[in-house]
Amino acid sequence: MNAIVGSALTRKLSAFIALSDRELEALERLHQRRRLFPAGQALVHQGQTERAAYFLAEGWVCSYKIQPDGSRQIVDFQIPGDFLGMRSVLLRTSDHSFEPVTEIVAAEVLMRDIHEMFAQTPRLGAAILWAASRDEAMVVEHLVGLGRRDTDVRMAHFLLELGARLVLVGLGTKAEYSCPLTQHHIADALGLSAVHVNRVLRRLREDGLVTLRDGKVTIKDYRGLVELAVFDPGYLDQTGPLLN
Amino acid sequence: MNAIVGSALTRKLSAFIALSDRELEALERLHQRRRLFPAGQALVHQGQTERAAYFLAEGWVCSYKIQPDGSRQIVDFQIPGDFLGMRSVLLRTSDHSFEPVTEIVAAEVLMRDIHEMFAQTPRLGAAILWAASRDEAMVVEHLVGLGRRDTDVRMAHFLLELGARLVLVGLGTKAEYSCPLTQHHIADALGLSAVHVNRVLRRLREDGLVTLRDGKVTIKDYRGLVELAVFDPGYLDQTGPLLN
DNA sequence: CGAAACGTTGAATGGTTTCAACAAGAGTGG
DNA sequence: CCACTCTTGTTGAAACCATTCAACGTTTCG
Repeated sequence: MNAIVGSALTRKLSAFIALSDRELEALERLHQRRRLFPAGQALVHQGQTERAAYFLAEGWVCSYKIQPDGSRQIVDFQIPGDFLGMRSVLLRTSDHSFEPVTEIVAAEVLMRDIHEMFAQTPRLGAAILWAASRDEAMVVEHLVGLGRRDTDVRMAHFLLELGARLVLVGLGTKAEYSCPLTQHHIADALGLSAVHVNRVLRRLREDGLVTLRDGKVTIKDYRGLVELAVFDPGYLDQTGPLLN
Repeated sequence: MNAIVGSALTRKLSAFIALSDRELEALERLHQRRRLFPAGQALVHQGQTERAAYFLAEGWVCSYKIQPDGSRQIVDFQIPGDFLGMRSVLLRTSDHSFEPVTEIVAAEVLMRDIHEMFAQTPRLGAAILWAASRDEAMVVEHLVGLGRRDTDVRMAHFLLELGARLVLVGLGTKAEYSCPLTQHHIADALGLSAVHVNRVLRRLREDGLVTLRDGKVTIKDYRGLVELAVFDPGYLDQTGPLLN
């Protein structure tokens, strides 16, 4: 059971270093204190001072900021194997909120656990640092998309990146993956209106590139979609120098 | 001379912890190996594998990504006291490029220097971690602006944030600061065309809020601008919990 | 002096939002 | 079980905002 819950993170890190038994054990230890959270109820509220960080074991989460006018900007989605609120451990207050998109299973992580891990299994610590660094690179990529990619390219890039991340943790293939996001979620992530997301998806569908229906993304023409998005997955599967 | 060059970073960190003589010395040591770079010539090229990080001592820099279609998205500006390319030390390749906006003075930082600092002056290491964390929060704020703020608000927010950062290192006041950015730089940062930046600036000027002329930003109505931007500087001057 | 970079303004074009209406499915309570 | 509501997805039309294209003024610099 533990092995199943930890598997997303294990699989992700295994793509970069071969994990020893000792490191696998340490990973499992990180997945103690698991909790179940219902969909839709915010995990950490913007401005909250309590320090909590989690590893996401199952389900999808989005991290977002609410604007004074009520509109929402989703900064990133978290899928199994990802961290939640790493920064709120460092800074006193969390600067954004987390909301489970689906029901989730998350394991609380304390400052102490992190210290322990770095002391006892430094290679594992380095691998996790690498993953955190990759997350930051994704935020930058997202920013670039919002500023300088037109909507079709933006959407194509988004769906491809999500797919690549899911493949990395064994939750999808190049051809399809299940995706619990509503068009409204996607709109809030891509900086569009929900109506326009619908139209963009229709265009991509009519061009035979990709469909999103009934919670499932089906990539009909991978090459074509990559070409449209000018998608370079380099920033997702780079080997970290710390691991040499 | 050393004291002058190091002063921006010193001033920034002093806002959060009282620096001991020993820590001040360590800071100066970090500013050895200073180099002068001319304006306009890229420091680190996208995709470059060489690892180099710098502390910016004088001048302005922008970090950006070039799109395949040639358009540019500026991710952030660096001002004296900021880091350059922290992530390219962690990841093997740099995922974006740096270009000096003005002539700059930057001090090369090696992995070894970082390790030494954490070992010998851990409080200083923590303070620098805090600053890095703040930079990340700014990137997120920037992302939110691109996705969900209309152009006037975006511009107002941008000018206020820049001002607040400059005040922190002693390079400006609430009323004015000098700013070497062209309207083209601002356009590439805010995801707009240079023409539209010009129009937005005209509107803000005509509303008596702020002017940008001859490399100088003059805030005529601070309260009004803050109100328009709904600017909350909280994410800029938070005390880090690591420092207690 | 000519070229190049920066700033400024107008007019036309086009992409996105907003408003509105409707369809389909899930969940709820009478 | 069936209205009822709520969420999600879908489409059309009008309004709006930002871009593009174009032209011109200014300053700087070789």
